Amino acid sequence: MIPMETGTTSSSSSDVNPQLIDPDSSLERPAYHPHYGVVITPYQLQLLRDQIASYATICLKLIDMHKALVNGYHGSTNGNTEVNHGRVPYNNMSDDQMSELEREGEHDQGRVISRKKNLVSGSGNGNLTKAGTTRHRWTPTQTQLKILEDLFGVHGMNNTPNKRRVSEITADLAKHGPISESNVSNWFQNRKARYRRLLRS
Amino acid sequence: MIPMETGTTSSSSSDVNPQLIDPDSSLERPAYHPHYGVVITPYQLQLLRDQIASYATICLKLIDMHKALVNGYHGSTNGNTEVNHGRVPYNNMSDDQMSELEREGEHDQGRVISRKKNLVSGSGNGNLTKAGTTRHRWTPTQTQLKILEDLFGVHGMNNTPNKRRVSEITADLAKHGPISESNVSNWFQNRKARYRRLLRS
DNA sequence: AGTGTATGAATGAACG
DNA sequence: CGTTCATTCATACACT
Repeated sequence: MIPMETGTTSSSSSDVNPQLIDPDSSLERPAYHPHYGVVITPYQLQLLRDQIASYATICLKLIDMHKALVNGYHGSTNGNTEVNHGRVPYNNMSDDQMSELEREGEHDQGRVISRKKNLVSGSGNGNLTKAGTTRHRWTPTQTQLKILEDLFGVHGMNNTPNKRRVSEITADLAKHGPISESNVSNWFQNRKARYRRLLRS
Repeated sequence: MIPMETGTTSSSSSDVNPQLIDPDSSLERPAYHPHYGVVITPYQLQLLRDQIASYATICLKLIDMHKALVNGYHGSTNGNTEVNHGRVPYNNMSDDQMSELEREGEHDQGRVISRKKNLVSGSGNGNLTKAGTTRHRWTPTQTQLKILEDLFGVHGMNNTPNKRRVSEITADLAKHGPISESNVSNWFQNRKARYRRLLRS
């Protein structure tokens, strides 16, 4: 699944791996190199980063959901009469979510007839111009997006890349599709702004 | 999984401290050891794990909040005639979380809310929106729509409600059905955009 | 029940 | 940086 685009990075990450959701176990016993400290494989590092990115995503979703809920039912007049629910405790929510997160859609949208419908399933193509249509707007490929999200996760929003860093990132991303520095800085800008907006009430 | 002792500090749930997710830029460029792969210091590894743990904690807190909210609210039993079809403005969130969090009666009368699909496409591609997400999109009730249209007519399109105004409007509309502030701002945004488009063409 | 349409939402980019 | 715009994506519904 995970239509990795020409694995520049860890190749093995291309399959949905239950391990992904539990990096701890795979890192339980990191090797120690006398000179360098902890040694982990790129794959393991990737797992850690993936998990962080996943959590970031979950958090955003949860926050959004929360706001919706709060706003949706705040002023609601008549009270009481709640609607049952004795629901399962969330003890293992994370497991489920993580595995879900890792699953990556192999959903192939059916019905495609009426529109151009560029879909994601096909490896991270999704970019400029689909058969002549002029696209004015940059769209990150899947790989690019993933990398960006990872960077955002690592940098966090308190560490917006500076100009030099943006150049580096752009150079990296350029390997995976057309992109410019302004695209990158815009992306970080937007990501940050929208992330903050969520946090803010 | 969530390798954290759960429960612990409940604290004021509503503040998700951005600091918690603070990143570690020192992991930007891990060193590569010819023999062992990525080499990071124990400190760096700890940072990664800390970040994951922080996220896990945040997620748990958020979920607790939800449980509290969901269990406390009363469905849209608003006696008000509203058609109130839709339910829940949980516009984006993973379906699993959804189904878990609110398995309350599906009493939709007018329409069917399609349930299920995928969810947050996570680390697989880091994409927040495309791929497998299922959105249950908000649909204004007739009353809400009327109110909105009236407001648009009054405000005109050169008078987009500001944030405070949006809050007020949302509060009003919430009396007539589930709604969130983002629904309102989106509505005005779209209304305006589409009106403009008409003028252009 | 397949398809077209209206419209809620996501997002890259631009603005102040 | 926070907001706003323009465009696109995705889907609830209607229509046949």
